[in-house]
Amino acid sequence: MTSGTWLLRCICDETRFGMLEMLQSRQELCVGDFVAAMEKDQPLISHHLRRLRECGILASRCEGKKTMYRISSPRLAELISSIAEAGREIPDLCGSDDDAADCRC
Amino acid sequence: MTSGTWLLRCICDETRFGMLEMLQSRQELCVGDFVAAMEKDQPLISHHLRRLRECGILASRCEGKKTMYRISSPRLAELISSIAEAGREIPDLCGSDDDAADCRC
DNA sequence: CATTGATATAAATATGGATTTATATAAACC
DNA sequence: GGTTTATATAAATCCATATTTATATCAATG
Repeated sequence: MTSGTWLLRCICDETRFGMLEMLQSRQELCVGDFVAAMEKDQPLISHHLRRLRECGILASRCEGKKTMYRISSPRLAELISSIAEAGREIPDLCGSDDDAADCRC
Repeated sequence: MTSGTWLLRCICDETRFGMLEMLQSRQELCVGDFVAAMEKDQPLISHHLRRLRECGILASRCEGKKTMYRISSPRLAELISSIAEAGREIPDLCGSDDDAADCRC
């Protein structure tokens, strides 16, 4: 039903995208790792992880009392890094705040 | 400030992504073209176009009483099509509704 | 110059979803 | 078994923004 943007809608959140970027360098991370690195509340992190897992973007496995999360497929990891790269290459599009708003022609 | 997700946040909307896909086949389109194709109200389309233009994703030019919109850079066009492609290649991640929600380990 | 067609803007409303706060579960360890 | 550690769940709140409704602008055209 929701054609092809579910992936984007799930990825476009600042916090979630940050978590995905963390998972590019370190293959697998537990909840506490995200909490520590991002300085956000644990329930919030768990909530975002759930969302990413329910979308199939992340996979998880239990290791003792910890839950380890990883990006579910290499294909997705590629896409994410190419998006991140594009975001870096294409500079200050939204950033300027002043000049873009006026002249519409 | 808002690190690198402004692009995604702007693209992840269903309607806007649809408009961008339209602009992949037809280089340049006017407001009326979008209104007709998407069957949405004209003010809504104009609003989304403004948002895309303010983000620098679209560029516009006036031609008589019409305003023509186009994707501002080939780099962006590439990114968008690669996202769309990935969305098609990676199947039913969010779609299944039933199996993904349970087992968290 | 009044009318029409094409688009933009503004205000009002609606809604999804992020964040917070509080609490539950579940494994390990004593 | 009770305590601690790690994570999940639920309810409440908050906020951005999509959508709607109504109106303004502005160029072409008669």
